[in-house]
Amino acid sequence: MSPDLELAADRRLLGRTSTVERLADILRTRIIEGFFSPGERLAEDSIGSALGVSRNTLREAFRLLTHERLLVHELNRGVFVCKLTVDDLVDLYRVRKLVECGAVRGLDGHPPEADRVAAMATAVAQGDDAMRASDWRGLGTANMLFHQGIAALAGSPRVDELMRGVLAELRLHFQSMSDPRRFHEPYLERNREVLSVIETGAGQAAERVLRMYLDDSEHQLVEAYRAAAR
Amino acid sequence: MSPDLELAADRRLLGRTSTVERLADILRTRIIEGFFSPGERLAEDSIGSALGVSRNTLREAFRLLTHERLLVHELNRGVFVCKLTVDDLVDLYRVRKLVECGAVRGLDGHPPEADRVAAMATAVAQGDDAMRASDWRGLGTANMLFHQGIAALAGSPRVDELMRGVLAELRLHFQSMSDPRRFHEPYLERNREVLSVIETGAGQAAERVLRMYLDDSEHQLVEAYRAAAR
DNA sequence: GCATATTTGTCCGTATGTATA
DNA sequence: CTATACATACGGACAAATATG
Repeated sequence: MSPDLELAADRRLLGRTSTVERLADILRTRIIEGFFSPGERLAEDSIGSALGVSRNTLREAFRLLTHERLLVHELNRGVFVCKLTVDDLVDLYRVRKLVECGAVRGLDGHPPEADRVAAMATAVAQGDDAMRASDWRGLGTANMLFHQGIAALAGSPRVDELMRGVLAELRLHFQSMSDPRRFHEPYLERNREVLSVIETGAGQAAERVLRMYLDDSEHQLVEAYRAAAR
Repeated sequence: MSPDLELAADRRLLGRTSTVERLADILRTRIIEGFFSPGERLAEDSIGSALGVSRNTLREAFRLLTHERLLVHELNRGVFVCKLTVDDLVDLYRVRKLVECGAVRGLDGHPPEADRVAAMATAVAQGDDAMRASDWRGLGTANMLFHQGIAALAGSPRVDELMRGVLAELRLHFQSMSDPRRFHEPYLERNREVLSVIETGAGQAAERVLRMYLDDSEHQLVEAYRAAAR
């Protein structure tokens, strides 16, 4: 199936709420799932006609995704799928440590709400299911969901949104990983460990465990990146 | 001077890089400085013709500002200047505490870089100048700059951007404050205090001072909001 | 509740400027 | 250097939704 035909298949999805939003949703999924490769240019004309939307509409969607850092916009050259550097990777983990560690640290004094912990438990279970089904993409999704749950402990809509963006960027990067299983699998057990500490409500302890977790994950990812670069 | 004429005065500024970006800059300033009031609707037609840009261009700028949370977009109704609720206010301070406290806390082990501390000192001095000149808007700007500097201690471009957005939202809220002097003035001395602790590189101590600072600031702002609401 | 006017959402055609083969 | 392709920006058009009387 040619790229254009596959894009055209998404066309039927266009017809409900706001065209720009739906368009952005479609493109976001396509980018995160690696249908478009990092660095690839998204031409207004071809994509617009393939999806059956005008350039004006498409450009508005591009602006949205650019602001989400999934696309980069170069003046008079167009938009390109974001190409993460090692610096980006390190920075994303800086943000994750700040946000996730800060969120669990805030548990001291404010014990976690039951439904938030339940959401994290669900994410762990979903990871187990994906593991059994050898669904590596699903395993990655469950992992993201788990960490989205950690950020949600802060109880802040703005932090939630920030975290969504950070994880989306990271996913963009995962997509270039050669062996998703080796990367995601070990974190299933560690998620369980983090969750159990969080359930006790001990913020400082949870922060220590989580920070080590994130350091390891970052290190592994940077190594994989370097290995893939050569 | 009528609003339209004053808007038209900005027209001469249009002529350098990308129209959409410059347009967004102009509108952002106008919003933050209170030229447009919270809740006010920004009509495509009137603003577009006043600034001499087409509707398509203006709509792209609107998208940008909507994503920055300065405008809210209601389908088929248009865009409105964001109206902050108390919940928003509290949430913004949640984010500030997470980011700013996390940033200074990270100083333990990683002493602050000299140029970052220098930037904060500059902001303090700028606040002194504004104070002497009775320039309350300038005082607010200096204060924002100081806290932008605190966030910058994290050394993360993404955190910097996040902080820019948070402070822009907050400014949008300040604009409805009746007595800016009473609000900003006491923080001049406290900024100095925070800076001196940061200079010692003691992260934990700096975090304690800063957290108290932010709690006070939040409390004062929430009170002012409630007082203005009746 | 209805009819009208206004405004947004979307698309198209086109002119101009910019980058690249 | 020229030619081509493309992004930028404009203005007009029309349907659909909303606001107004």
